[in-house]
Amino acid sequence: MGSQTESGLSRSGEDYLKAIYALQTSHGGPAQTNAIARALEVAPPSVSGMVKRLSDAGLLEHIPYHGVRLTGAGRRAALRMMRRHRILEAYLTTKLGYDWDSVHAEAERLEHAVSDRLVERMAAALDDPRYDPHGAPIPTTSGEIEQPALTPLADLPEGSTAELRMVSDKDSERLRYIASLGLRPGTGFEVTARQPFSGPVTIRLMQEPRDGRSEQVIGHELARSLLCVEE
Amino acid sequence: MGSQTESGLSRSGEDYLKAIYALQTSHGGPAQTNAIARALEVAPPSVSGMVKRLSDAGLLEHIPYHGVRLTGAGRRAALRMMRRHRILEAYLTTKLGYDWDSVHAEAERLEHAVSDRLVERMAAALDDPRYDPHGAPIPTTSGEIEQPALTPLADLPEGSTAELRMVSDKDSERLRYIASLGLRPGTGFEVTARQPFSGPVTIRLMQEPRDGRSEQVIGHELARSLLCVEE
DNA sequence: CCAATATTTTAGGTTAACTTAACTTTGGTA
DNA sequence: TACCAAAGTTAAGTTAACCTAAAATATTGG
Repeated sequence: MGSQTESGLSRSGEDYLKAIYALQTSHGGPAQTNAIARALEVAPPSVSGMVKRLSDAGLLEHIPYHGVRLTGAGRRAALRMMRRHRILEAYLTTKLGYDWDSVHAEAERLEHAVSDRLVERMAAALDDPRYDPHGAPIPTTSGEIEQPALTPLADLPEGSTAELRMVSDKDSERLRYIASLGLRPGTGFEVTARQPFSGPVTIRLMQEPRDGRSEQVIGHELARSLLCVEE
Repeated sequence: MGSQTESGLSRSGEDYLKAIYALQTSHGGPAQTNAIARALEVAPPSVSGMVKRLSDAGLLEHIPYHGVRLTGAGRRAALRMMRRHRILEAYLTTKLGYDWDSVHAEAERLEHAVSDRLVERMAAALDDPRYDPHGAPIPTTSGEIEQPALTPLADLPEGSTAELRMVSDKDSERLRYIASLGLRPGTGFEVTARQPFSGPVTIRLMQEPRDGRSEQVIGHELARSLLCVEE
């Protein structure tokens, strides 16, 4: 067989499982074919084909025309991929000088190639990290994952004090921009203003950044990907 | 295109180039279809197919029924793969506790997935190593490779003193066995006896190993893969 | 509640990489 | 020198993963 991946799945199959997990988690229900296609940038019929293969392998439950749901085995496989990806990101940034904006692409390719053994050695070298460089929780080897209750910056009330915990965006340029504002997981701030009608949010950083601009105006879309805890 | 590898080649294509390089280097002439098939454990017609694709890409020169020779671009691509593989092996053993007997398989998969950038960061983290854990020279980024003039232990005269420099075997069990004899790149020894008719060689290690057995008898086949410099 | 629209699947086609079976070429020797 | 075995190629078929176009099903608004 031409699997080549340790999991017995194809690289592509592993990507589908991750995408389906993410879709299922964000919207509660089953993942729709079109949504999967959009997430993976393939045509909808390609999804039908892969869904067929993954269902046959017992990783998905497929109700035709109504979407797809991970089985226990499917969810475990998806979480295993997320663990690999996030351990890799953590390792590459901590030990090999990668920035948080460039590490995603590298991990995306490596996650299909590393052995479980290597992943665990990297994890051990980092003392079993719990979060990746973007603040995303790393699933354990047994498939548990923390579900932190986070609020998007866009939803925080004016006057509140909060800490940025996680950035749910993979785009390099946006990540570089966020970092340039002095924001990264762990940064504390106060919401000093909120414009209505999906307008921008203004925050003041608790610790003045090097360049001195402690007040920042952040567009609505970006503010939706900055996940925080109120304090 | 479905290349997925940084080089623009398929994983499989990269493997063919490495194999062809190795065959061309060991026997002087062009690499034969059957030999490539044997090295990669595929059927001969698969080789014909890939040779067609790689020739079309300008990496090989193919004279039908007479074998295959790497072009300049092909040789460069092959050396690039060897650099990746060997840097990976060096990194995994030095930084992540891999043994020389288990590192080959891991590197074999990763070499197709890592970016050039990551390879160079690993190289830098190791201070640009010149040899991999088996003593094989690591090609430079510009595609130069040292050609050390080494003699197989099997060919050393009785009474000579030599140093093991490189082990040209990838098999885990054999590597573990070699290590258990107290042999690794850098080990000095004296050839105390040689049996005729492809018989075993007896050596005495310069530095007595922990378990005290400084005399070792080594079969002919194994002795052919232990590459040494006489002193 | 039915028609328009959106979603999904089926049908049919492509490419890469593999396979086995059958044919062709090469080169050494009787 | 003609022949035969080994080496190599072509032919035809498989599987995975993609595609476009067309058909089927679901949803929703008038």
